[in-house]
Amino acid sequence: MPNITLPDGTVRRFDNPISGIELAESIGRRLARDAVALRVDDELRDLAALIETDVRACVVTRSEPDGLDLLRHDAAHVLAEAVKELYPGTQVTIGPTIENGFYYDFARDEPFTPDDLERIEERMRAIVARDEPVEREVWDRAEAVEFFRGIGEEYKAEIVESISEGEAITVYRQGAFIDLCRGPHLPSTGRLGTAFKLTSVAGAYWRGDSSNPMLQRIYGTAWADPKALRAHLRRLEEAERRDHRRLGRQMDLFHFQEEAPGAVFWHPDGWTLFQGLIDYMRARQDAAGYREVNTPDIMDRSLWEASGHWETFAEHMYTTETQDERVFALKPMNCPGSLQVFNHGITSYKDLPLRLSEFGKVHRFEPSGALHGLLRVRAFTQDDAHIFCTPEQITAECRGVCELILSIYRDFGFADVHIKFADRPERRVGADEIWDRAEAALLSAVESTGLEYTVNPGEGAFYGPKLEFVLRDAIGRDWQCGTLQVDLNLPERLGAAYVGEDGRKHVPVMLHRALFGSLERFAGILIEHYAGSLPLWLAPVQAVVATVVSDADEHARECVRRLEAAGLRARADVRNETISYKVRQHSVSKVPVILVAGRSEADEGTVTVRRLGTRRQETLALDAAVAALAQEVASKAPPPGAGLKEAAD
RNA sequence: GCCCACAUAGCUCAGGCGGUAGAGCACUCCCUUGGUAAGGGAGAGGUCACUGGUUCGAAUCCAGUUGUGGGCACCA
Repeated sequence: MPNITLPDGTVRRFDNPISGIELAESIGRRLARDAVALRVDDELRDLAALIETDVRACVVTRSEPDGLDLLRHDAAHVLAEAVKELYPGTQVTIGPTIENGFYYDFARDEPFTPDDLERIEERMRAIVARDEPVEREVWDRAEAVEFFRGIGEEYKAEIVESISEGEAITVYRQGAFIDLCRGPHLPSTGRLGTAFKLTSVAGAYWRGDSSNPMLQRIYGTAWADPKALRAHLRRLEEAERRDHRRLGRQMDLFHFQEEAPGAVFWHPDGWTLFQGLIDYMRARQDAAGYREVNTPDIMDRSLWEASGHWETFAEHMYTTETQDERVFALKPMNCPGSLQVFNHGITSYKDLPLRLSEFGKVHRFEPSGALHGLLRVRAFTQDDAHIFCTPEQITAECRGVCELILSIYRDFGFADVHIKFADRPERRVGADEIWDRAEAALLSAVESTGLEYTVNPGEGAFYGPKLEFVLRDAIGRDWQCGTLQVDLNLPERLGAAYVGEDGRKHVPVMLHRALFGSLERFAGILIEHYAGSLPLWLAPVQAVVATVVSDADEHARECVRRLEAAGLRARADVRNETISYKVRQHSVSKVPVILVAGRSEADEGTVTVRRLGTRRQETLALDAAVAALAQEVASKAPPPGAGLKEAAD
């Protein structure tokens, strides 16, 4: 005779055990229609499951996060059922939910084609229309293994075997399809609805390990209703419009070509942006007590052997052999170089902490499949720095880095930053006691900042634990940029020492840190974050002064001179083209300010201002306009309208 | 590196069941002096990614290579 306590505190009493569906119906028709599961004492259960005891219960609907996740999980099952019907020899493996959707991995010799995808999606819709009941069963594990082996599902049998003893083996049956699954699931396939779509096929390794066979993965997206699906597809289109590779072309910032895979050809405007980032970072680092150095791009192999890089990353290093038969490596990191600067001459403890920064261009032979525009390249520039300090100084220095990095991200419009703490990886150098100390020091540093962080086990660098700074862009994507690493290994390996208060030599602690991380990558992220409409202070061309007809050319040139005198990057456009055409062209290339200088402006010493993404015009005295823009640059203000709305193309 | 797809003018893309290619934009010239997202006309521009193979003939078919895209794996 269950008494069920609902979320609003009311208690309903039933004479007999009751299912989730019946409970939902007893509350309301609409709720029953949108119900996908039941939350019983904080645990999700099938709607079909019976409640027999007194519990707290809450009907989970399709539009709330847990319900949507369940919907996606069911979509994966319907996908698998469709594939089994259409391609009977295929083995099913796993089909989890992911952000915005789901996937299912299949083992099959023939890969799926885009045409197959259409057929499969059609069959999925048929399965939903059939509204097959989905039923949960608890099986004996040996029987389950035998069953899955018997029907040729080797992978499923392997999964069952890997489930820990004592855990129940549950399977769900829908139509002729039986899948191992923890659940919960919808009561029937019809409840999935129609708001799903298969999006792509891809290869993926069994259990995520590249030494295992490759499976065929089918990705899909699923939503509570068609409106949400459409909104998601629109967001994808928006992301495509923001793609930095496309905007890079439109804005004439950079290009890639076959002869230099993974290496950027920066065009003048792109290089202006790049240099702007460096100028900014240099100023911030100078103010924070860093000294800038520069070290060789090519150094002898022996140095990389000593540092441990050769052993760990040899196949990812560019090497070169010279006529004298010496083998050199193009630097994949700046730290060994920085250590040579530290080592040159004896350092006293009074000189610590010593913060050496370097805008170092590094080369890494990344796997071809990893390359991705500016975001993953083989040649890139780090805003690197190495802080040499005593063990006692670690915490204060780490705090300083955390504060600096967050302040810098704010200037670029990234307020949403989260921190990951990554500890010792399997493949590493140095004794465990040293790792214990390094991890403890870094952890206490991040704790002392009071910032939130999550732990990323086993993801540290081979020489030390690290913090990763992940920032979220305007459309919700996460990017790992900054990093801070505590290294108690490399200084010793490379013979670094300072003279302590006791007159003896000590090995310094080395902190590695990069704030942008890669300048190339950060530039790409910025372009996407702002959809190309960069804040005025960063825009490569800040203002174009356009004439209407040729009678005001001189005034336009005067405007440019005045803008330049105020430190702005400005150009005159006195071409024999219509003003409409000029406005369009400069808008497409995302120039933030278009100033029109015509006859009337020339007569009155004014200029008409038009901001990117708006149609509003404002005529101001030239002095006032220049002063306002200079002020905006100095304040590092975000673009009007936050620059996050896509300007019409 | 692995799976799948793709590669035609500077860009976006048509076309081509085997007979050496088109459009729009951009570019050059001419006309046009026009007030806020494309004024008009003409012209020039391509070994159809590369290398082999099949064929009388390959941009088209086949194989390989390179690059790119979407994933997976990797990311000091």
